[in-house]
Amino acid sequence: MDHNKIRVRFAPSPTGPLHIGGVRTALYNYLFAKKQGGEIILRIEDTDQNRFVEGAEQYIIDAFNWCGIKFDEGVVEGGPFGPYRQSERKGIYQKYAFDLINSGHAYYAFDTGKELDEIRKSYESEKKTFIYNAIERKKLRNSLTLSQEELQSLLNKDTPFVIRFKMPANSDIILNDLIRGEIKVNTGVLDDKILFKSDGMPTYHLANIVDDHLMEVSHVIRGEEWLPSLPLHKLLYDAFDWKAPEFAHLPLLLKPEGNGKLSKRDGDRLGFPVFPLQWKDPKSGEISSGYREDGYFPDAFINMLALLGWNPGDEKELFNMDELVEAFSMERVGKSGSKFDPDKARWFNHQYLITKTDDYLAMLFIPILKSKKVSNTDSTFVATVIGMVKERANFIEDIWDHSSFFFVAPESYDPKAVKKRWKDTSYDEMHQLKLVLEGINDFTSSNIETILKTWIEENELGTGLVMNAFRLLIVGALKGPHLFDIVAMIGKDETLNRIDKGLINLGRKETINI
RNA sequence: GCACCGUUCGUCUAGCCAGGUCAGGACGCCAGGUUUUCAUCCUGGUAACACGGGUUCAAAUCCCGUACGGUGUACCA
Repeated sequence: MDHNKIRVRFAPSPTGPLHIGGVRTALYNYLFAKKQGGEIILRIEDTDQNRFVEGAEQYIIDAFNWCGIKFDEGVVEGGPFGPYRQSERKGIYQKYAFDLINSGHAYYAFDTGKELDEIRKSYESEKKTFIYNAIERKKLRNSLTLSQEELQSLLNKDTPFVIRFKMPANSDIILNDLIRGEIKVNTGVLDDKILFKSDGMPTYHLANIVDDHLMEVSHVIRGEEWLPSLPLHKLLYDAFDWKAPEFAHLPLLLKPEGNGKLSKRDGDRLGFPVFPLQWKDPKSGEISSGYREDGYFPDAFINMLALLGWNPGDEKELFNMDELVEAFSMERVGKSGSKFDPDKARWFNHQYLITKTDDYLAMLFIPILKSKKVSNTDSTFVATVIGMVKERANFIEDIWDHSSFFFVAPESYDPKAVKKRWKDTSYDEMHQLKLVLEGINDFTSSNIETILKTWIEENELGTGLVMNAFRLLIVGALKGPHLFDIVAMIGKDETLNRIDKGLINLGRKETINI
């Protein structure tokens, strides 16, 4: 094995859907590894049986498939360091916990959760904080205070126990973080963390260190919420006499209100999705929206996420995955948490939408047309329409609002537009315009334009008046692309029909107003 | 409470490490232009170094303090 190889991991616990902060952490891991020709592992940290959520692991896998983050090893791909699910590695951890006891770095503790709760409460009532540390451990029931015989007897009777780390009483330790630099902490403020639970499972701290070591992880890139645990983790590597990996603690994604980190529980209440994919809670049945279902392109989503906390140092903002890999560096990851900006997310999606081919967009749009019961879903026709309107859309769904009149005649006429543009003379002018249109055989945009403009000039009609009234009949509102392009697309018969229909609906202005 | 981390336009950020720039860009917003319409697009504008002290000829940049925010402080991860 090449010990200089870059190996990173993303290690979520399957307690629900992954939120965008988690996706970003995985993304930075991926970019960091790929930039340096390294590998990325997906490891599932399911040591807490109580918090297991049905479907969460599959959700995580689906989410990464959708957004294009590919793992080299993990629960799906397998690999030489498996299994990659901690519940399946259960047998591994116990040995290491006992090694720590034997080397004097850990000890048995027999205090029950209930006992500890009571101690905490009584301390609290005296306005003191209880921490299970070098001082307090001397007063409690553990292998440090018990005699050899008492200890043996408790163990023989299968008394439940946990294994705690024996935190040094008072020593300064220097830690290094790739993003934050040097951090100094005194162990006196730290507690004797539980490494191994009474249910026979390791806690995060133990499992994490053991697995990262066994899987030859070179860089641990994780959220800032882990920074306070870094001293413990460093001490654990030292206790095992293992070489510790490099650490990088990423700034958190914050709630837009500016208090607290983004969490799974934020669901839909923020006004934008916090999950990559839609999620249905298996217990409550509650549905939370996802970026995929909201119409975001995966590459836009990734681009947007990458720029939230990292920047290339120049003014380039649009990156595909390959470009991100090429440009990424940990030095350019920021230190402070960032709030998500839904407007900017929409802008990113717009940028990606306009670069997609018309044919590709048509493929995505046709199902929407079918759901609207549109009869003409010919892909060439749809693609042409999309080419005319995509500049104005942020999402595929938006295209309908910008193009419905290519597919169906207006059901109603925008009242404001009617009031403003349907003048006294409009009825007669449109009636005459229809007669002119009827005479055109070469019904192409440019030909219609030439003929109508000539007709307008010869009859000394106002271009604006005629065109706006005409647009009203065809589109139903004062919006949309070049009008001659629209009528050429919908064809002569449909155009004439819409004029007839409009003349009936709108009538002469006098008859409306009086 | 204690520990650690952080703080540049409303938001994402450049600049800080190696002090000297009208503190730059993007989103948003506003105005003008283009368009027979709407949108796009183009041009312009708006708006920030948390505060106080120190070092220095010179501080967003280095040092100290304060405030504010965040994370952690579970037999959760």
